[in-house]
Amino acid sequence: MISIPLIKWPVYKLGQNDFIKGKTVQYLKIKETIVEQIDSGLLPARQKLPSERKLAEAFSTTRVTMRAALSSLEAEARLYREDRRGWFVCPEPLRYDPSSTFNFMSMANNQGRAGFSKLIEARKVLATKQAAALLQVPMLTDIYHIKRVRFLEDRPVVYVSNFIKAAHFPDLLDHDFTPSLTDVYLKYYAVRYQTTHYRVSTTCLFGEIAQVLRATPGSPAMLVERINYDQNGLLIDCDLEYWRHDAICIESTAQLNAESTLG
Amino acid sequence: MISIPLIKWPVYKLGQNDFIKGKTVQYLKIKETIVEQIDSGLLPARQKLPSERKLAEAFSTTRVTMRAALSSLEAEARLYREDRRGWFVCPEPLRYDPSSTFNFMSMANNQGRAGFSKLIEARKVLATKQAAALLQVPMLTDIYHIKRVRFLEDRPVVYVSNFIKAAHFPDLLDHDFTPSLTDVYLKYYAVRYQTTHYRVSTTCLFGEIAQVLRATPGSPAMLVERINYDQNGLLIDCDLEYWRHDAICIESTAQLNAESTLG
DNA sequence: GAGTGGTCTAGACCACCTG
DNA sequence: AGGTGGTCTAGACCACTCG
Repeated sequence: MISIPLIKWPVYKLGQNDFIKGKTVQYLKIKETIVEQIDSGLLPARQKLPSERKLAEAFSTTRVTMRAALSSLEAEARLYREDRRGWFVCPEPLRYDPSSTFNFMSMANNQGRAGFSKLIEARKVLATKQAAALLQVPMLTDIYHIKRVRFLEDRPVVYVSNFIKAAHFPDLLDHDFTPSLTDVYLKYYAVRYQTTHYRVSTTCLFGEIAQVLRATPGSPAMLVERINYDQNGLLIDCDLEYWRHDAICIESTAQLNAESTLG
Repeated sequence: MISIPLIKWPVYKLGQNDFIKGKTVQYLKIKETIVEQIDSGLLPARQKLPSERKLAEAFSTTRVTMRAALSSLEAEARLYREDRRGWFVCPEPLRYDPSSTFNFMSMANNQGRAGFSKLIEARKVLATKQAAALLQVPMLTDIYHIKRVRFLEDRPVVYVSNFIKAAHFPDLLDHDFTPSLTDVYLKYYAVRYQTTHYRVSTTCLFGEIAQVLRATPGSPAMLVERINYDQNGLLIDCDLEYWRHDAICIESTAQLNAESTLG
């Protein structure tokens, strides 16, 4: 595990009293200063910043303006928040290729990161309308619903919700699927992912998801939805992944379909 | 062109004075109400909302809290802003498949949308460090730099910056590449995209990009970076696309690479 | 020129986290 | 128990947009 180094946050010195004359926007000035500190290495990844009140004082401003600067840096994926715990410096994002079989732990390892998963809940349930639509089954069909959180260096970065056709995987819940569903599919059911249909969009976090990710409700997030097919072209499961938006970037290579040019 | 319907914004009626007792969070209550109005169809896509002051009064709150609610709806891609012009209801996002040849106009048309492009600037320049790295050429190599904005129904949704190896395309700038670069590549140079390497991440908009997109500086955005290769496997160009985050979702199908499972 | 959005001030209360 | 972040109030000025 990598622990957070306890480096002293330097005192702020704005060259002048940056009163808003003309177009100087205060919170942008503040952002610049913080970014400089990060880029210069004074503020290492995962470093906690001082309290908002102290920061506001150091920058000779109010908490509201200070928070505007911090929130903007959050949107830019330079800082992240832990709900009611404070502000931290973002580490590098994980590169996530949707066209490779999803195995969080090895993906993290390959990039020199420490990753692990935690089970929130796994149950056999009857398909709700939404789940039924995703899996293309009638409502009230037996399905598994698995919820997990995945961590990078002790930080929860993604909430994963899986819906799985129960008929394809009898007694699935008896196995240890927490680190990797695909490994269990392959080992016990001789099923492997072959094709995936995915969608990436931006959203924000609320409720249970925000809680589990220790995110302030309303934090920006990236939603990755996937529908997966096995080697026989059968739809086997789907998953909804809510990523802290600073923790991920999607990266892939595609062969282009010539037909789609016309129109 | 689709024009914005001038529907009267309904008067707000919160069931009770929603004073903050216990855990009732005011701005969430406001969000709910607005979302209901959108989902019920009372507020059609592209509808302009009343001024922040009027909204704040209607909800019996201050502008600061009102803006918290509006900003959160912006993060959720339910509302968007035009800088200093006000708040509007988001239309459906465009579905964008990076594995199909990028041709904005036809993509829009296929989805029943009206799209067009506008040239900002096109010049032959010497590669900067960043551009040289992207194109894998020495610094100061001749390249084209093209900047465009693309619109959906009169709304600017994406700022596209292209870097192109000049050696591959003599006199490229003499052609009309504004609607589609790929069409010009194919028609005049017999070059077609074959492979693309792409990355998707979230960021926010500032400076020229925000201006061109009529976005408030700091608005959330999706950044799509692509490096494109022709039918001979040669790197020919790259592009940086800054999307208003509510205007797009990435959607694609991928065949999975089995090797990437191990680890 | 009126009104709007963008920005900012100077306070406040509360629930929650941490020591 | 003290301090923190999350939320909120009630004002303010400015540059810009729009009619």
